Amino acid sequence: MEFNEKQISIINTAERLFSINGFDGTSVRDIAHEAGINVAMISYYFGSKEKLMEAVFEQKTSKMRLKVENMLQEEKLTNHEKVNILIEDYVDRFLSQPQFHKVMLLEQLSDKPGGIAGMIDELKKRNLALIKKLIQEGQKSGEFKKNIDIALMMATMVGTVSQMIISRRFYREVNNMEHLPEEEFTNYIRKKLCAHLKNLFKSTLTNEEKK
Amino acid sequence: MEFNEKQISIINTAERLFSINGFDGTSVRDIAHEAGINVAMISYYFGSKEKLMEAVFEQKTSKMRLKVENMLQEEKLTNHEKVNILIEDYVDRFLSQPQFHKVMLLEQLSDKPGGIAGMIDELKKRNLALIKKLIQEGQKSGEFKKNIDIALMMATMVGTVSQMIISRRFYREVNNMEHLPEEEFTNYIRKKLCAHLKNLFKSTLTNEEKK
DNA sequence: TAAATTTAATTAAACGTTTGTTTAGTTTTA
DNA sequence: TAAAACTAAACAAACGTTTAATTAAATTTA
Repeated sequence: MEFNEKQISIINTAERLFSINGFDGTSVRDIAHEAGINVAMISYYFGSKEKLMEAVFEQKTSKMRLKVENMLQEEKLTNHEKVNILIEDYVDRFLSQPQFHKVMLLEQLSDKPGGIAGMIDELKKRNLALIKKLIQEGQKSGEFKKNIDIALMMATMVGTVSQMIISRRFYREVNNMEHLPEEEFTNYIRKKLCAHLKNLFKSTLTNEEKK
Repeated sequence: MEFNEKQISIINTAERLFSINGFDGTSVRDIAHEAGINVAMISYYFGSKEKLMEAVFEQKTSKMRLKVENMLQEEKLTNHEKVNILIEDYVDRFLSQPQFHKVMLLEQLSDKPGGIAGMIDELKKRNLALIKKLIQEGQKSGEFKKNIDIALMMATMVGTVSQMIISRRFYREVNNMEHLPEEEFTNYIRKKLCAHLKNLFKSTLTNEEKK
């Protein structure tokens, strides 16, 4: 789907407001006002508020697909390195687009199966399949141990990052980092999160040294 | 705060609908209808929809406070055992009240600081303080290693469980467990989650064997 | 190229619903 | 018989969407 300049402006505004106030908590009048357009333009361009939401999802996910798939086929990297790159990619992506992440969480929470929730499930399935293949190759080569619940590990990765975005302010406060500029703090938790997740994955995927 | 039978019935209905449709997505008429009462009773008993939400939170959190605090003071247990019990408690609590967990997530996502979000932050702070003390004692006794980011570990625990509740259906599907009764499946992920989190905490908290 | 015509973009206003809350009156309980 | 519990109806405000009219852009015709 291709969107013109004005449509993209609407999509971006909608994304921001949805992430702050939720889908039901955001009115089309709010969106129109902040985007500087007439309310009717939303129906005109997207058909409905619901369809606008789908356009937001479409716009934000379509870009990030190919990148990962190419990386996984890179032959120079060990499977372990690929896992680490995946972690870095994931953390990066969602720290730079926390608003969209929130919208996705909100949509998953209100699990009326139709619409966005289904699109998210498909996205997850594709990602799960890619990672599954990666892990299995690592198991063949002896890098990773057997009996790994990949979906459970994904839940840990996704969940930890989500929780960090949700409780960002809380984390900032308990670490006495209110003085840091927003950007520096983002960088700080990016590093923290990456290191933390890499450690978790390492100890879960590889055989522990015999004690 | 004490609630009579009818009020509790309203609170429980509200909790369920809020967790499915969100705060804004649930109308007081929906709640009244499903609870079998007149719309006006909600204002009559709680004052407003917002206050009803606070009552839901109050009702659900007030019970679960003392239990943990008593356990932590038990002297027969090692700090490591206490950590494991905390994990089991947490997983148990939220698998048996997934609806309320969803309501809390929804409230945290719409981070208008007033109201529920503030109450949740306080709850988190109290929990963090308790765990911090526990970890520090484990560090003194040599059970745990130094330089542990406790808030980050909490994010992993809370996040993993959240993610599991959010994507319960997805997890069920990719593991081909659609045939299992709901209750058995809950039991299955309870065990899985506990074992998983215990492993994660063990390898994060304790010194790894020298490789 | 200039005028005419068609298509697309944009607007203010109105539509019918639904929202949370209040009122004024009735029934039940103490 | 006074207080509490409960009801149906009404309230103004906000909701998503549609309509009908107007302006801007693109295309066709002369």
